Amino acid sequence: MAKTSEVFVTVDIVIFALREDDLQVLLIKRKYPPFENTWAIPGGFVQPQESLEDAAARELYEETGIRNVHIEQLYTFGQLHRDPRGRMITVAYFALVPKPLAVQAGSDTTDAQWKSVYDLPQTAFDHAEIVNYALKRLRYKLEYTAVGFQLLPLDFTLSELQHAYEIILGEALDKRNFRRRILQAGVIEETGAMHMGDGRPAKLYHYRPSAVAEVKTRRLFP
Amino acid sequence: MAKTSEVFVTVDIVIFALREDDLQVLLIKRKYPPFENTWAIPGGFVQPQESLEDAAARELYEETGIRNVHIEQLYTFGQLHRDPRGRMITVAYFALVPKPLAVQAGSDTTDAQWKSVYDLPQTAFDHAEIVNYALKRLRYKLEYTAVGFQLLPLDFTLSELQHAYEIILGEALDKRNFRRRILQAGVIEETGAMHMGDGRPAKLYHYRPSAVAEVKTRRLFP
DNA sequence: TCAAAAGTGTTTGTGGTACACCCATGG
DNA sequence: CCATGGGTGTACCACAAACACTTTTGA
Repeated sequence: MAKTSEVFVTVDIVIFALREDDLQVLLIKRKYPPFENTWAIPGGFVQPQESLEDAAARELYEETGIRNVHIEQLYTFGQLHRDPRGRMITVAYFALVPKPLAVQAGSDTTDAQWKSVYDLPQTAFDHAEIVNYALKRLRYKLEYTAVGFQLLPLDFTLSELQHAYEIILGEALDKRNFRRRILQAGVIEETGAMHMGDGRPAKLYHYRPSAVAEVKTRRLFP
Repeated sequence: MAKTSEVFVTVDIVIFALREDDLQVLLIKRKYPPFENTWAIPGGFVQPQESLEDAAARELYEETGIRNVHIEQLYTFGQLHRDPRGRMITVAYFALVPKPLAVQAGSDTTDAQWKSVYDLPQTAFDHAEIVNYALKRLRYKLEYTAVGFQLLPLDFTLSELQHAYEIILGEALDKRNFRRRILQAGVIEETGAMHMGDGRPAKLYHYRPSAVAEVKTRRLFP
């Protein structure tokens, strides 16, 4: 049988956050060829001594300083000529981060910015395909499982949560139905505290740690 | 940044078929270490000149002689010590084959047999985990999309299809409800021909090629 | 007292579930 | 005419969808 293969493995990570009433992804501008000066999603080679999940978490931490957020394997892309340097296979992950910190360029990059998923710039490799696939998956998951609050701070109001869903799904949702279904799903609970804002104060909610992450509910939003 | 990594990439493929009123997977018995003489799912190194999908299709063809069946990427497993020979990452696929041909041992194997997913033997590496993950995914897909007929011959009766679903889901289904929902989903249509059997002849159906493979229907069997 | 956002119930429609009998053929 | 599997309809229930007004606070 075949012995081995000059094949390299990277992880790339689509980092989602809600900013400016928009769903955005973190892109970095590449300093070196190939695709010098082109936007790309963060990623890098898998080191022999780290698991794929660890590699993804490390990339996320290196680019954003964020740890302990929702990370999930997306898909593995292995088309032949993805990368002019040789045979590259990338295991793509996506992450949902609640607090989009200010980001700064790393050593391999000349810039790092949050960009709207609805208006992506030109991107390196097949990264536009990867981001779009991640968006599709995020929407799908939002309908079936309750991951939306992973993009919000620990405590949030129902209006904020609904607003997040509307940005991601790209459609308006009915307030009463939204509240009923989210609460029936039983994945969040009141903190007891209130959020003071412009109008009437709002109850704050948080994720119920006891709830299973992948609640296989009925569709939340069919 | 890190340069590269002594990381090897394989594809492994979980091949499902319905045999003997049972859901079975094709396992091969390894001829060489590691895990000499242990059952494993077919797989091998990805060659530099083939895509991941091509590698999976090639492995399937080498082991079963079957082409042009439903193959789908499952998950990429990259734990550190999966393989004693070094750092191995495997991109797992699963395939649904309609006609389980007789299989025979290949050059690297001493045996090849269909084994029940409900009664797996001891397996090499993390292959039991991979098979169980594939089963979970197959069941999940069966509930939401209509892939069941990929395990049947081109033409089939509704009773045969229902029987397939029952074997995979592990529960009895109501005949009238099953028929109504499958037909409403609109993915199969009558061929016009009949199947002659022991009792009343049954209408034959086949897949409607025009139907999208991944029909995102309501759950077929919630 | 006004602006701004939070909060709350009911009606109607659709789809899921449960359930039992007649039909067409071969032997 | 009997055995075998194929084929069909309805009543009930639960959940989804549509829809508008009242409440609480700060300015």
